[in-house]
Amino acid sequence: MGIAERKEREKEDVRRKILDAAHDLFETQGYENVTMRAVADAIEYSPTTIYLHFESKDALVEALCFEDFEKLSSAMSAQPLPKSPVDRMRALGHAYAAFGIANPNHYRFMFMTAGEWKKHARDEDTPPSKSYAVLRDAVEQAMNEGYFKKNDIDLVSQLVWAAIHGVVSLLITFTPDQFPRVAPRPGLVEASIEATLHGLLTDEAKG
Amino acid sequence: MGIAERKEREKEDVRRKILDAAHDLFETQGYENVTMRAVADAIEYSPTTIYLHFESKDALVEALCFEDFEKLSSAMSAQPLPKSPVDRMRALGHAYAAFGIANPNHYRFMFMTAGEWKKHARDEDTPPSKSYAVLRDAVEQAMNEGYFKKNDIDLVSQLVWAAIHGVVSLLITFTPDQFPRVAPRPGLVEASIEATLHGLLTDEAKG
DNA sequence: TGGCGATACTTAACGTTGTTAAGTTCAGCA
DNA sequence: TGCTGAACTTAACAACGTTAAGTATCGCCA
Repeated sequence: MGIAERKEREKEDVRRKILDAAHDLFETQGYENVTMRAVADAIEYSPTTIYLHFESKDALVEALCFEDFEKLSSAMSAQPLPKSPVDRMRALGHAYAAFGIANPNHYRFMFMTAGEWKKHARDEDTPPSKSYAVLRDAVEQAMNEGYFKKNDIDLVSQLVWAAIHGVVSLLITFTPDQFPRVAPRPGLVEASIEATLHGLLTDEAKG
Repeated sequence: MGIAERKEREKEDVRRKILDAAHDLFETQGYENVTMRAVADAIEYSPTTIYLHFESKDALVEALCFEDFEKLSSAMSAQPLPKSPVDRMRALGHAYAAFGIANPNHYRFMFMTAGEWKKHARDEDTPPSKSYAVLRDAVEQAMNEGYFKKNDIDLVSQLVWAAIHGVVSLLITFTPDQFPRVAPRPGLVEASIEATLHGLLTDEAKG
């Protein structure tokens, strides 16, 4: 049955084309400026064709988003892992921030919009959950090895996440020429990571 | 010339009606679900009338947004100011978080969307700049009185802002049923404030 | 008092959006 | 050879922000 498989493959190709085109447009134009027609134009199909592969614009964006979460997970995992849990947290923070700053439009959609897709993201093996797990594991390790004060692991994970997310989201929302009164300070990412860690570290770990 | 003044007043009344209706719709429906036609319906005028008072939907939202920044400034200033700069920072953080959680849809627009209006927000006496100034002043005081380690005032202000903003924005973006893997932890706001402060405090201040 | 001009407001429309109903074309099986 | 079903398009829908063109009404000046 080579025919069915070829058809399957062709269908998958179109799907990929859609996703790739949407990804690029998304990145360059921003979410709310990308239209189904623009995506269709980019792949040289009619707009209707997209609906043969995705239920709706939201569904398309959800798929795109899940792929981004996978990239985020890789970005946070791929680096040579520092031995010290604290250095590992540091590296995680930097990787996360770099990802957000490099892909502001995707970041915006992943973390800064309501979106129906988040209801599907709860399950344990969805890409968003896996991304969270990377952070959580690092926190757990730091806590187990006595570097962080004992506390609810999820509370601390969310605390760390919130801190770095706050920096990234401000940076990509307020560009230097529009920040209220003063431009974002350089070194904000590093300073935030250090401040957060120092707030969480045990006294012994600070040394 | 009482007539001209009455007309002025009437015009202002309609403007207020538009703003109030938009504010309410905004709050209950969320930004992207509020249409000019819906606002027009709510005030029982035709959609076109809104354009006699506001150049565009963006301009209307900008006006709304500036009013919200004023409310935020009041919320952060109005409380009985604690003497200790550290307690003052704490109070500021709580007021800020409470505002965001109580008005998620406005918060979203104020701090989490791109929006043309931010370009007009740079000047020193715009409401957004004033809100930032409230925070900055508190940081400056804490630093002057030796509670915070000496550092760039704006860097520290933005650090603090980012930390609490991160918490608020995650809380209003990910509701309990859709948070990746685990629901937001209660006490996250408090924990974040404390962690941030402990990261910034001088050793003497912690003592 | 009656007509004039400006102001407030509406109706109807334009172009764009996401989405869908109704074809059309064509490859692969009988 | 003719048929089925999948892939794809054309044309349209309703809703959106916005605007051009028109109407009514109020206050002024003769």
